[in-house]
Amino acid sequence: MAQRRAEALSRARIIETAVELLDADGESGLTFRALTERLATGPGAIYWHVANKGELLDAATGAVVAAALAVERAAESPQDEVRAVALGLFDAIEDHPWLAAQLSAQLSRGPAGPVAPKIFESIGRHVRDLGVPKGSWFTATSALVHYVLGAAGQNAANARVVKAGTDRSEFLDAVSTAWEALDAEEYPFARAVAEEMRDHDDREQFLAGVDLILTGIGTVHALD
Amino acid sequence: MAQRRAEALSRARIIETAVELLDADGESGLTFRALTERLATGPGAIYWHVANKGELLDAATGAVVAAALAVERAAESPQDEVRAVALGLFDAIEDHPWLAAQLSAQLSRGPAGPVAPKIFESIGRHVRDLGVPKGSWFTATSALVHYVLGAAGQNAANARVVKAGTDRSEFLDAVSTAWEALDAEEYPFARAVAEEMRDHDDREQFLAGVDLILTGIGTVHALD
DNA sequence: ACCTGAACACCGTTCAAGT
DNA sequence: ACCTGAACACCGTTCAAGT
Repeated sequence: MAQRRAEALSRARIIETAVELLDADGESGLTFRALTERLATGPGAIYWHVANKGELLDAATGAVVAAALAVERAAESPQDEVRAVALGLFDAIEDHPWLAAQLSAQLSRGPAGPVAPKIFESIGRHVRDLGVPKGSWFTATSALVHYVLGAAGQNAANARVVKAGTDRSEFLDAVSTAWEALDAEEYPFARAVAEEMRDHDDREQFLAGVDLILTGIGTVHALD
Repeated sequence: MAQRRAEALSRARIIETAVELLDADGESGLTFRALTERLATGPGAIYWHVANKGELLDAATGAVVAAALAVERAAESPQDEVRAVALGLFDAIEDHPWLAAQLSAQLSRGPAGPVAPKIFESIGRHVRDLGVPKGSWFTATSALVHYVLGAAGQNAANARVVKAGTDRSEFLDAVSTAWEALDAEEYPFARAVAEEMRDHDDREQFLAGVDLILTGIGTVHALD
């Protein structure tokens, strides 16, 4: 399967290939062996452009996030802008299911990397436009960012399962049935929401959560 | 460093040792080599009790989460109960920084495992007591769960850095300075919140986010 | 039923050597 | 400056053999 080298090796081309491997086979699909084969080169050549695997993963994550955030969307209000950015990340995680774990790993390694400020910026500037007082910008934006990444990540599981061949409704049905089978004493709530899970719309549900937080922000700060 | 075997090998003892290794050296600290050395046994013995490394990680995660959720706390209202559960998970992630990535990995693999219903149950039953209409239980609970896990995970980064010897305020100072050094055109918001980040209290900030979502839930459903 | 431990396939990374 | 590719240390997992 080794291909002739089409272009000269470069950091950008390595990252691009890494994203392809991740999309195709998930995190375990990105190995230096697979990379050298696709790029028709040796490991040493890759190490010339990239410090190590961690840096490569960070770069792949950064590239995909940057592309997702760069998309312009029509929006009529700060609330709409937040929804648009949120959906952009939601879609990116749906297209690249490995992104969810990678993002939370990178964020939980600290806000030092380049991805954290990028995401905070693209959501936070609209929180600011909402009229939230400055002292609450960080809290309000964090709540939105954490929800968006968490919820989108959960959704990525569905995307992965569907990709693997199982039908979506079949999958939700299986999970729903599993929750209904839980102990009645210990899990009354999980059993009660199992039904709700069976035929919910992912996107709708996701946006409902965003709106819930936007409402909270609006109420606490009594906007307009 | 190999120790004499103190008790008979058992699944519980393997999981317990796995947690110790994870606490000491993070996810990369959990290897079958380290495990066999501590338990004074061979890999085959461990595979008799545990199917593979993934199952072991899931079990370690489940054990720590179960312990965290089992702690009883004084609470005077459903809101207070939610805050108590949230803080319990916050503390658990602070004590076991590897838990954050593990939890989001497990949740994003789908709500099939045992951890997802456990967390949903412990938060959701109080959402129900809040008076939220049944059709919104899942959305409201999801928003809380995703925020709690995401925010606590971000906080775990601090804990890890402090553990490594760096002073907390020194660390926040460094990140804050890094954000202030970002491009003024591209990152006006990140630069503006950098200051806020410098001397925020993690716990306070975390609970403010929980309250924001609780307010959103209360407003949307016009409770009491 | 439970454990031993050598062996296997695979991984990230290094480095002396080439151009 | 950029690339080659053999070699190294380490990993998860298997399995024939023991008790």
